[in-house]
Amino acid sequence: MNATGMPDLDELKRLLRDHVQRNGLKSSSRRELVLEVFTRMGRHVTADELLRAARDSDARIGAATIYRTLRVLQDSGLVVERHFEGGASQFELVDGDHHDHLICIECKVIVEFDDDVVEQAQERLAARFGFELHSHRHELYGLCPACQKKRAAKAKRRTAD
Amino acid sequence: MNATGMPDLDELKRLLRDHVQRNGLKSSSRRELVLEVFTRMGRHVTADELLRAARDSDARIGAATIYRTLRVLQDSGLVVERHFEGGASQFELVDGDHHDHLICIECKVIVEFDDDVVEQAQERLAARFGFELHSHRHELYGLCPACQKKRAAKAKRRTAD
DNA sequence: TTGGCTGCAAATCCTTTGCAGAGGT
DNA sequence: ACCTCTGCAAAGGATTTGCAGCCAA
Repeated sequence: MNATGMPDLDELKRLLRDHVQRNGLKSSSRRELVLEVFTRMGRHVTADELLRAARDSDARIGAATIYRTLRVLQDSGLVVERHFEGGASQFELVDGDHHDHLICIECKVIVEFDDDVVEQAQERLAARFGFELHSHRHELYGLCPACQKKRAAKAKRRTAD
Repeated sequence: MNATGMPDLDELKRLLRDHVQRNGLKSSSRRELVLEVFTRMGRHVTADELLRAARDSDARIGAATIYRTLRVLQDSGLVVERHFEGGASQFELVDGDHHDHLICIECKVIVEFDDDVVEQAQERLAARFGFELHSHRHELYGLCPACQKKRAAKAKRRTAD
């Protein structure tokens, strides 16, 4: 992750090439394009958003390529897929440390966070049930500060009537 | 929730009738059938599982009715929908206290758990970002004890060759 | 040259909707 | 009677797959 807060593109391309080579796959400019577009967009994107953005650079790229590329990127560990409530999957670049999500149910803004207490509790819980933990999802849904204010203002207006 | 560990059917039917009446809807035997089937099956079921089971009692019931009924049940607060990773939504009867999930990535068995430490951490995190918390998802994915053994046995067999 | 990659279109899977008739109040 | 509920079939959205040609190694 560089100073821009986004993972470094060249680094990502290198990791992708490594994975591709190690698994008897082949390099391709489309796959690197998807990676480029990914770094330009916000951290959470849907397959369709990637497709539209990728078409700005390569009008002939198809949805199938996006999905197939996303699978390769997931296999290589560069990307994770997330199903938030409702709608399509979101894909997210991985940058070493993972994070959980706090999502506004009104404006859909996503805040990432990380918490050691929860982390440890997860290990403890898995151990209690004899599970070998592989991954987890932890998402909190609520109203962000801005949307709370908006609601409060709206309620006030109603009262004033 | 009664001694069987399943919510009480009569109680559920009563709650459903209340909701239906309060909202100008109408009672129907199909909706109560879905509720019955729900209590007979494990806690987590897909729409398709409900459909097949319901057809044992009423061969003519259709998928649309299941989905429409599930929406009514959700509106009434009796059921919640969950999108675990991959595949179809699962629906779950609500019985007052909520719980989180530990899911085996191999055999898909689901263990429910409840943890105060995590619960408190969630409140704390939401507060830190000024969010007003409404709900959350917390799912741990891993290998259950049985599937760990199966994998170990398989690995051993390979080694023996 | 080989075998992976791609676009395109068709196919799937899950879920929702339109419509005409059945059923509850 | 009125308005909701239902089955059926068709529509929908997201994702996957089959296939024939393209491209990298």
